[in-house]
Order: sequence, then structure tokens, then C-alpha cells
Amino acid sequence: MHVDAPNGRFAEGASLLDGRMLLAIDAYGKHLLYDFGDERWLHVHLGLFGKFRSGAMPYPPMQGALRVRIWTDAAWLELRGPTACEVIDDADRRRLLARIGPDPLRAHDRPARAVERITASRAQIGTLLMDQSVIAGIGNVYRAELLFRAKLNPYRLGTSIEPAAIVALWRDSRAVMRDGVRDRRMVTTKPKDRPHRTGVARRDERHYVYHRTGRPCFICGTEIEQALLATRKVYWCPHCQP
DNA sequence: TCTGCATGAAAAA
DNA sequence: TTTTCCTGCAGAG
Repeated sequence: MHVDAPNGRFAEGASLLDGRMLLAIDAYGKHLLYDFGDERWLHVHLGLFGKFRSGAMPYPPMQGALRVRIWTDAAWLELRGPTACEVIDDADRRRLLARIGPDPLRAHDRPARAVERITASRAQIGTLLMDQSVIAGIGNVYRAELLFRAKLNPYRLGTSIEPAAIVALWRDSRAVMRDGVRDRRMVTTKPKDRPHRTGVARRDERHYVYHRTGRPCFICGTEIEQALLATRKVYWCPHCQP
């Protein structure tokens, strides 16, 4: 397949991959690894702004800043604005995987290490859930929503939380994130809790607290609160999550 | 045209 | 703890 870097930021990496075969793709938390064989892995992390687009050939007119294009005779894929886009070797890959925690979406991962880290930490659970070395894959939306579903206040200290509650949160994250993968959409509300019980959740009823500052909690009607925690906005219901 | 903001994280200080 | 990097979009002026 062909690989190039229109905006030049990935020119060197693209030249290492161009003309090779893509053997496999895998995800570990928020990190994506593309196996191009012979110790050449394309490591992508989308960060806040990263976006993929893809389609059938021919290639559409190019516009905006484009980090990478990958294409064959039949199809194309393009990547813009990622936090990471680099070619790494086997040793780099091992170091990367060693510094991230268990991933709820990976079938064989277990929460034991996350339970240890959290119960031993004096940091707040809202901060710990954003730490990719504790649990890999949870971001700002799922942090807020998982804590609401668990009835845990984001400011609770790790040491104050029962191991069983952390295992329950792990299991819930696995269920909610698997739904997200299946539906390609982050819906964290249960149908029975939504004001409008239509088949598909309305846009404004997909989350319990995320981006709902000042609006009434679906469960108790209390106004949702917002604050900054671990440099990101966190949302919670002060009544349901005391 | 300009500003601020967004599902993030690493480097610098 | 602050700064930096990555991109696109909405809303203000």
C-alpha cells in the first residue's frame, strides 16, 4: 500500500512504510498500533483533535492539514491532527504497552492492577480515572458518566473506595465502552432513565452529567455541577453522587 | 477575522 | 504546575 504525508510532518515515517503491507491493527487503550512488519509499527494516538476519514478510491480533493494518507487501488484512509503519529520498533512498542494500565475493552485484561493503584492512592477518583497508567482508555466523557453510574463523587479519594466498587466500575466501563464500539456512539444513559423513552436516545439525553451543567439530573432533578479536575471539566450530580 | 473551546498528553520549568 | 502541540468549528464582532 502507499503511504505519504502531504503536510510534511510525517514525511520520514511515511517513507519507512510506503510500499509495505499492513499486517494487522490493534488498540491498547487510546493507542493504535499498525503492524507493517519487520519491526515497523505505526503508532497513532488521536488526542483531542485527531480524526480518521476513509473511503473508496478515487481520492477526494484534498483540503486542510493532512498528516498521513494511506491508500491502495481500492480504498483510502487519511489522518489529521493526531497527538502521536510515529513509526516505532518492537522495543518502543514494549515500553509503550508497559506504561499503560489494563484496558477494559481487551478481553484478557483484568482490573487487579487498577484496584491496587486506586486503593493505595490519596488522589481523587476523578483524577485516577483519567490516568492512563491506572486504567487505559477512559477519557473525560466516560470519567464523568462512569462515576455517575457508580454513584461516586469525583472528589472521593482512592483510599476511601472499596475494592468491590472498583471492580464494579471496571465491569461497567467494559459494558458501556463495548456498546460505544458496537454503536460507534457514546450513549451512557439507560433507556429507563431518559425523559423521552424513544428507541434511540435523543442527542441531549445520551449522558447523565457530561456537558449538562445547570441542567436537572434525570434521576433526582438536582442541577448538575461542573468544576475543573485534573485539568479537565468534570460534571456530577451533588445529590446522586454525595 | 477573531476568540474560545473540544472525547488528550508530553515536555518544560 | 505551566506550556506546548495538534485541527476544526461555532459564535461573536
